[in-house]
Amino acid sequence: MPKVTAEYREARRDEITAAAIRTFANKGFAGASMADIIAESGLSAGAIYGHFAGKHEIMMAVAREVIGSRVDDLREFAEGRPAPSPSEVLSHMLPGLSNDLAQPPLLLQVWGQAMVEEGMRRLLWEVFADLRHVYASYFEAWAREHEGMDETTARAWAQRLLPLAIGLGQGFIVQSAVFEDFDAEAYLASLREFLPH
Amino acid sequence: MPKVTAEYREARRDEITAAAIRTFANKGFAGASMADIIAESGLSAGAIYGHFAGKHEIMMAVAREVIGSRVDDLREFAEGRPAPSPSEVLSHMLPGLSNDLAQPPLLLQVWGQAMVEEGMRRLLWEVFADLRHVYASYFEAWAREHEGMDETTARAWAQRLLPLAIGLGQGFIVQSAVFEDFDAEAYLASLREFLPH
DNA sequence: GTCTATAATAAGATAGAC
DNA sequence: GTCTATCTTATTATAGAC
Repeated sequence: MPKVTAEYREARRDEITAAAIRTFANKGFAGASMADIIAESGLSAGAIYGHFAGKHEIMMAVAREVIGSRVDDLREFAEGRPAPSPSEVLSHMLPGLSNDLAQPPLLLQVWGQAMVEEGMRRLLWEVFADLRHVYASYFEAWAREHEGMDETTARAWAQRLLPLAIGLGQGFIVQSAVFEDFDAEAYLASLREFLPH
Repeated sequence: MPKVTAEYREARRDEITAAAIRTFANKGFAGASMADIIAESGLSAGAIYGHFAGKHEIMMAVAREVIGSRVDDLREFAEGRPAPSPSEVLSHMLPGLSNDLAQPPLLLQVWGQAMVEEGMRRLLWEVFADLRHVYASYFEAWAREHEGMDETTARAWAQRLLPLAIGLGQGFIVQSAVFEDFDAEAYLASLREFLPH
């Protein structure tokens, strides 16, 4: 029997995760110490370790929040509406990155960490697999509705466009994280000019 | 007066840097300890610290090697030849990433580190600024020679294409680092289909 | 310049009281 | 569940001999 409600535990976990996100954003996954996270959360070591087994588990929870949040949003996009064009899909997906939990600087850190940690790499695979499915189904629907392709042709066309569309999103993330003067609007305008629309 | 030749010192530095690259590729910037780098180099702590002030200086040397190597190569590309198309430029640039020092997994780590460390971010800015110049001059030349644009139009067109081209390269890097089954050939084929060529 | 041995510190995690 | 105090280990960097 749990001593406190499940809601309470979950709220505490979210609270700690949120503090960890702020800490990692400032100091990086490696540069942030447990003491930093503890201080940022306003709690104590004991409280933190009561909810997470250790730093690694906190990092995974943070990564899950950070990379997953936009995909869920995109899935709901254009429900019922006519199929959006590839450039419309990206124009919906990408600007949300700045507002959301999925801040580009944190995404870059997750990617870097995934190069070294198996568990984080697996997490990335899952999320990117979801993203590819969502993109592909939008592209396929648009190719059929607006370009009059038959199902087989549309599917193949979407599969050819898919890596580029994913890549353009990844490029947007890198550039908005790295370049101080990155012009998101100009990037999206170029997308509309050079991608099928 | 130096006790040994400058060539000797430089060779030792390169040797240490190469060992550090292998170590960081396996364990990550943060996960690799000085002891790891020392072991990988076959030298001793004293020898390493005789050539680098500390781990941070080694990281910067590694980052310089890793992110700079492809830009120099690209600059020499197509000297004298007729202007390559945007998709030809990328088709030359990107496959070299796998062979070169600029391994995608290390690039992702450098990007992540740059989110946290000012010096590495500055280094990235310099290299990306170079890359943008090289890309832009190729695109502009091609637009004039093959599309018959006048200078002003070609320059503006190249500037609009530039962020996407950079982004497609960054996407290639992310995907080849993250996806075990990434198909580089298919990515390049899609580039040729969807980009000006 | 390079080696071995070690000093100094920082960090993750736990123990026991409340 | 949460707090304070602390244990233990790992890590960077240096000292001094050769």
